[in-house]
Amino acid sequence: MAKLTKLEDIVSLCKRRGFIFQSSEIYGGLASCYDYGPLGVELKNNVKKAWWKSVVQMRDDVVGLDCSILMHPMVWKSSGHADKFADLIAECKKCNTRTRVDHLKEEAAEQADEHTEHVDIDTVAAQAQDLSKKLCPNCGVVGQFTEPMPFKLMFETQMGANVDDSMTMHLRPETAQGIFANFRNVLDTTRVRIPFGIAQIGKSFRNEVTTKAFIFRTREFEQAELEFFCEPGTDEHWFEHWKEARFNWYLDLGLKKENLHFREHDSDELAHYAKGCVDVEYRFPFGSGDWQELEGIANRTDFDLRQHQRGIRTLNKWYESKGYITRIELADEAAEYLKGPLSYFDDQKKQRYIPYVIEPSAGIDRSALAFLVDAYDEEQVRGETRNLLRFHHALAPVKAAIFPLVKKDGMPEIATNIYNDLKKYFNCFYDQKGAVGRRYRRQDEAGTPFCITVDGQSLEDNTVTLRERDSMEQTRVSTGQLLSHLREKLDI
RNA sequence: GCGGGCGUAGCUCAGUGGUAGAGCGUCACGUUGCCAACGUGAAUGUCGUGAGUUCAAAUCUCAUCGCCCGCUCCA
Repeated sequence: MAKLTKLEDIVSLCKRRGFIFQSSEIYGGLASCYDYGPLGVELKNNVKKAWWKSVVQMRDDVVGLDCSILMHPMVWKSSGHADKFADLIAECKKCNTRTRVDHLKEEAAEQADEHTEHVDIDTVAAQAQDLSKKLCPNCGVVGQFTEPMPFKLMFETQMGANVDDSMTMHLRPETAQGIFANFRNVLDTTRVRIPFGIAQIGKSFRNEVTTKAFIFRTREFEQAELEFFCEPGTDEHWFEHWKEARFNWYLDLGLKKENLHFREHDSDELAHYAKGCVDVEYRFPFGSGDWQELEGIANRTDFDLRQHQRGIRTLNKWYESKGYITRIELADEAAEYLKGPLSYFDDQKKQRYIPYVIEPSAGIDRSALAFLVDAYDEEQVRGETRNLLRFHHALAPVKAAIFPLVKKDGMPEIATNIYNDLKKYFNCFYDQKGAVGRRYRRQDEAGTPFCITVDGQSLEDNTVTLRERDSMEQTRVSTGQLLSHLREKLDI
């Protein structure tokens, strides 16, 4: 069984094997930022590939998209992020514990809600916060709080080199809004009919108040999101459909069932726009063995598309405000909003409506880490510990390693030829140095499912040894059949 | 941000004021020839960074950066 019981073990493994490094390490590191090394980038790319294949390519009802990270500032006004994607936090002077102001309860009140909406930063921050009767949830002292401090959760940047007329922009805190902003484009150009989805993988940025959990909660992270548009009334059905589909995706890629479960959100925990939400959680082996979220699947209703219809009607006000998006009010919803530009006309029912949206939103970095941790294994072989990563074939960074048994008698030449042939089809690795047993074990640690060894017999009958990672079993395969044999086994 | 722990070779760590170390890993050569073998040899350190104290700092002091646990948050 795996012996990764602490986060440090995982960090160490990731570095030692070249999966994940701290960003800017030679400068002492940059908090909350991480780089993927040679094996890590292959793993991460494979995770993304597997997601894209499952969510887009294998389905007839989902199309892909790749939006810019920077978007029109009004996108974030409409989505609610500009006003509400911020937390107001007060610190207890007694015990220095920080608590979200909206989580504070008065004396003798019951325990604070675990999850409430983000605050409207401009309005609430402006109001005098009376915390004199509030209870510190940590030490129980009443009314000993600092002034509430606002935390802006969106990264700001400037667009335009000329400082005088540059515009404040935001790095997207989620990829979803780019999909909503392109809903009309996709509808008009791809002949999709509801129900259908638009999928996207890309970087998002959130100025989290605290990070600190390796690549688990970083300020820059990669999401794989699907917005699945459906007719109101069918949303429950599709919610269940995607719950199942997404859960099975993790299982199919090898995550152990006992480490994966759903966590339903309570109704008071839901975001203001969501009708339902469930998390897919993975039980990481570190800490208290806590379940941590890999993906959230939400029923976002018609909230986002309706909001953007309001946003479109607010554009003039935005121009007049010279771009200060928090100073303007979003225009009221049109009475005829069901027929607005982001509505959908159902040809069969001869009916116009704003679609409901089911959103499975997965964290790529988190998933990659879960796959890595779940694949890690140690076993005893002849008194020695064998470390290996039992990656699903689709996720393995390297699919096959090719060795000459020894560095002579023409074996390197034959092995090189095989390597040059196979690498056209999948990621391969060639190694001729040192004892072959050591080379096998090295590949075990990288999670390479197959090793191919050219030996003395190869010179006589054109067969090679095919050694399998998980069982260490060896079979002889003729070089002519090697490619088709591997492609079948690897399902490539 | 606050509290606690920590930062020395790629990794794990020893080294508490006096010449920078070990194991593993890496590389080379020899031997071996299908599972981390053996022998010999080699490379690799701004001791996280900066300042201070001192004849002398990895070691003491201060600041700073980063990591882990907690508060918090969430994909």
